[in-house]
Amino acid sequence: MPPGVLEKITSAEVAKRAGVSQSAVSRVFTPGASASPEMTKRVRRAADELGYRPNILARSLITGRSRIIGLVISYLENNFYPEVLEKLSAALQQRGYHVLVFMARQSVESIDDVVQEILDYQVDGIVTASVAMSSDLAMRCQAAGIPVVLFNRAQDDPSLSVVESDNRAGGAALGRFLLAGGHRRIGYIAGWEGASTQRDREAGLMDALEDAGMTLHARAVGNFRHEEAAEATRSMFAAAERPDAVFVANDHMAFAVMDVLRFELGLRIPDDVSVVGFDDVPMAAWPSYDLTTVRQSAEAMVAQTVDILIGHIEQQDSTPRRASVAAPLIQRGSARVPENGSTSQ
Amino acid sequence: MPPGVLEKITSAEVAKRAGVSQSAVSRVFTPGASASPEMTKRVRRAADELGYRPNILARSLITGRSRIIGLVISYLENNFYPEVLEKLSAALQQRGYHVLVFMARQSVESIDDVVQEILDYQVDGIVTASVAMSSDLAMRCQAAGIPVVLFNRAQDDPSLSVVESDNRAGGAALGRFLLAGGHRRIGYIAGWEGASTQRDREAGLMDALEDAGMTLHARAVGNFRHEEAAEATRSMFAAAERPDAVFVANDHMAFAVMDVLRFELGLRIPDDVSVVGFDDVPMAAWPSYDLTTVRQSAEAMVAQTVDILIGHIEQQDSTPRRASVAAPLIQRGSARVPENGSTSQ
DNA sequence: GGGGCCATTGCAATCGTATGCACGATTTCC
DNA sequence: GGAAATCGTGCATACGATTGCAATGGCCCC
Repeated sequence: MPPGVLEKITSAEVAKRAGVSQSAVSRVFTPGASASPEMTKRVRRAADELGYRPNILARSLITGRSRIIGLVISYLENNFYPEVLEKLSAALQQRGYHVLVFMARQSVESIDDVVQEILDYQVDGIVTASVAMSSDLAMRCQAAGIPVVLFNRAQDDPSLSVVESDNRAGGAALGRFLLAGGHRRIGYIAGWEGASTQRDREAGLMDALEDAGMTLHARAVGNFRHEEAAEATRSMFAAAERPDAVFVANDHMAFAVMDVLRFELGLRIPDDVSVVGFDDVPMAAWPSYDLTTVRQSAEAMVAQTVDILIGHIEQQDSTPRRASVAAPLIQRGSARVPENGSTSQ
Repeated sequence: MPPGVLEKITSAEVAKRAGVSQSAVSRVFTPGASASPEMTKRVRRAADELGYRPNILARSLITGRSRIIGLVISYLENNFYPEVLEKLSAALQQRGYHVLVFMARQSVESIDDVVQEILDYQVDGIVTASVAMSSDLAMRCQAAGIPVVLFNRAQDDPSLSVVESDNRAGGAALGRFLLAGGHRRIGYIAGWEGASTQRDREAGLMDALEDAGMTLHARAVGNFRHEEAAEATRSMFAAAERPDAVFVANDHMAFAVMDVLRFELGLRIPDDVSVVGFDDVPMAAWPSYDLTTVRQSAEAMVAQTVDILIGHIEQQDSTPRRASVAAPLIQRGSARVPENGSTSQ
């Protein structure tokens, strides 16, 4: 370690001090290049004395790889995404990549702008989480050789890789669980209608209802937002015939729903009304909510995402892949349980 | 927009198509450089036709500015930090910077490794949130001309800029509030002992107790973690004489404390025991917790951080600055209120 | 003992952009 | 109307690294 400053030390200065060529320094710091043990030792010593570290930008310029992954994300208020960010960042760091984060508003054109900015950084790959980009732009990324993985948002474009959980099966499992519990008036609080997660979870519920020859009792939109979900609950329960169960499109909204039911309407959960969510964020296990839900494993989804992305980058294999991780029912106390205690999962 | 691909288009190719020199293209895309309207028009058209966008890495290499800010962060499970990340990222994007995120484990040596990696990316500045780096390394950053701002962690080193909230005053306000509410056996659940926030909040509480001629009734350590806070609560309430109020070092732990008190010990809040937290994360306002706390404004802290950081970068002014934002008491329902309804803030 | 092979190293070109300098054209000012 | 100031543009170089190519030397093998 250098006693003084670490001003801009270049490989040329290290080379001079070690009495070798600048190329030699580069080779010592380039994995896979050939350098004798003697050479390596001298260079390393000189580098340590000066506090030299390779300039990644310069390296990227010539290798064409920046080892930066762009992550477009929004909606951090839902605890699921901080968890994703943390795990994704950690997993990529372990593989020698780093994450450049871009926050986005929900509109498609704003996302497109953001992706353009990302491309300016010559990222090696892009992950979009909880947002939708235009297919046009996505294809341009692919064409530019920059792999894109859509996290938790399916899109029609079949040329894009997607990682999601099995939202439809999870929704159906929750639906069957509620039906088995004897509920007959099931209300649904929807997420943002533009999201595939919203669409698929609702479709799963409808599958279950249809199989049982039943229909949805009520529906309101919460747009995946806490306050809007509360509002949706109020209007849903203002009707003459109240639901006996509420299926909420994600946990984040479910907490708002439960709070309104308990503290504004004075209802008991699950005695008066059952509530189920989706995601199994950590809070769902806290006793204040004790929420029956479906687990969306951030861990598993991130692992898939990293595998697919790195595969695209390092094997240059650009054939799109789709991964769907299992979404098991997590039974807790917010929904009345079936008599026999089990469900027909 | 280009009909075809956007493979690697360089300024030279744009120059050829526009029939001008490469320098001219560069000037058109460099704010503040001189180019005639005529020239600008031709270059812009050629650039649009080819889908050209400047390569930021190449630009950074020559200008020495990457417009990347490194953010070292951990502890995203506390909702305060996702909020900070979101606001910080947005504020910096607006100023033309982007955030490169590095997740860190809590140990100092791991932080130092992470900061080294950050430096390799030639970042223009570094923000560390909820972590502590070695003073040695911090000074090396400064020496290298890379400004560092410590977010929510004061450090002894006076040469570093710091943004925090007034933890001590906030702690004292909470302490006075509890005392005014008639509590006489106040327990304290501490955060991680290495954190200045922990230290200062506790010191504030002690100030208030001392002024009243009282002492702390009990103390346990929760390390800012949910599960450990729950455990700390159990041991604190296993003692013969139970506290009549619990001051918890942050909201995130306070939720765990409240859950244990209510669901494991069957206590009513605030009738049997009062609970206060610190941070005022969104959940604190949810009726399930309705937590009396002190607000740490992510908004205000981020604004300060950005101002200081950009100041250091763009004005080259490296004299350290310290900002402390106000931390007002937010009175809700988790703590018994003083008879007269107000407190001696 | 000589020829061939391999490992090691230096030279020089290259990545894509910014910018100092020189120069020509145009404007300004008295 | 002429000198000076201003503006716009191209040429060439620099930023800090990687890497193809060629030259060197050592070693092995027959």
